[in-house]
Amino acid sequence: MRYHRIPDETIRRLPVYLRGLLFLLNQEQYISSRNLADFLSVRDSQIRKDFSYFGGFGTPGVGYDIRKLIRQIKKILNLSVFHKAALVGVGNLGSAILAYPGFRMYGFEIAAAFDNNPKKIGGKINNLRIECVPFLRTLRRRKISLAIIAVPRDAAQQTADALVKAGVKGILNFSPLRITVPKKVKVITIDIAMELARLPYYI
Amino acid sequence: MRYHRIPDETIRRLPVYLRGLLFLLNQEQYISSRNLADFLSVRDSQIRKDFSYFGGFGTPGVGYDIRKLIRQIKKILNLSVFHKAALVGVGNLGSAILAYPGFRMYGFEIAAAFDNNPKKIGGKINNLRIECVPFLRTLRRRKISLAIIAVPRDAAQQTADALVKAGVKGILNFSPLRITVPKKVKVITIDIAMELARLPYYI
DNA sequence: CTATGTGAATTTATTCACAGCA
DNA sequence: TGCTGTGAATAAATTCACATAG
Repeated sequence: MRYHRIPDETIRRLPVYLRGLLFLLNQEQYISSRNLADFLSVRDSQIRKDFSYFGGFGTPGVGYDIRKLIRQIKKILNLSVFHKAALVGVGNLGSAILAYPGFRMYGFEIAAAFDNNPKKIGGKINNLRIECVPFLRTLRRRKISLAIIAVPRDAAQQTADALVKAGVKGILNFSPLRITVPKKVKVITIDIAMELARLPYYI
Repeated sequence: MRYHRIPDETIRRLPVYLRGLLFLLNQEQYISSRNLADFLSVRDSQIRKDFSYFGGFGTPGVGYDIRKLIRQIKKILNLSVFHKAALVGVGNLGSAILAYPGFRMYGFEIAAAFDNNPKKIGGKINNLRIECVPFLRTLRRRKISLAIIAVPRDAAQQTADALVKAGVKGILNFSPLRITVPKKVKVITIDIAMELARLPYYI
């Protein structure tokens, strides 16, 4: 394999492949790009091309060793070490996130939860003690470098600022607002209403 | 303007523009592609190109009339009529969605909520009576053609089947699972853990 | 003089098609 | 034979650059 810049689109697809492979695990040992493609409703050539950027995952004539492939993708995505994430905002959405079993699958652990509602602080959800927002500053010491923002819109930017100050390197933002951070910090925003807004166009 | 197939990417961006414009509304009457681009951190040429597919939104030397532009984008996205949506699954995530104020902004109304937990059925959240799942069949009669799936993973596919049967044309799916529907039905899936899974790569 | 709208140029991503390995 | 890995071909999206309108 020669050098190639890895397309962003490829990175976006790797978690999709990973999810599918985790699902197919324990069914077969090997899978061909064709079969995986059919399962995920994508093109087989796309899958081979994506993997080719990282080189030599498969065996010609046989296919890809599923377990090995999962390990490789996790390594590329930097998911082979467990990641600790902090949740800020334990409202309905935050509670849903805490209860969501899907994170473990990708190697995440929600290791801290914050809220500024005095009634909630000190309480426990899912064995996690809810801390007050000023304690965000302890994140660096606790080696928590990812965070999920699930606070009301008006508090989103100041929350982001506090997170950046606490050394957080990646943020999953659920507020319907562009948040501004230094560019060394990666933000992924999910604006639920905005996604819904695309639907009527297609129907 | 001559005929062009409209890129999917353009459609994906229109709600982003709309969100920004709604934010800027009441500040100025006009905005140039340059200023809007700076505000949204995109390229001005991108904005002009996107709008050009629909033709003649702006005034050379002046810019775009914000109110008019909002109206045009809503019309393209088919958001100028109010849309009713049904929510299936009133757990933490479902409750968060019900409480979320962002939907109104784009012209959505969550007009029905369903759950299969007998303790919840009949109860009210946000002035909305929670109905039992078999009542999904009433959606067609009630002219509800969009739905949000916020049920546990194992119930997602059967929920989707029931929705399709009830005449739903668009689905926003929060379960971490590929759901299969006839291709006249548009599905947008948001898998929260999968989005988070992209973050460690960048940090 | 400013800012749009749009062909043309460029960049990026996808798909094809096949040589070569197991 | 079956399937990978990858250059080459194609398609799609973005950006440039400028003629033109207000």
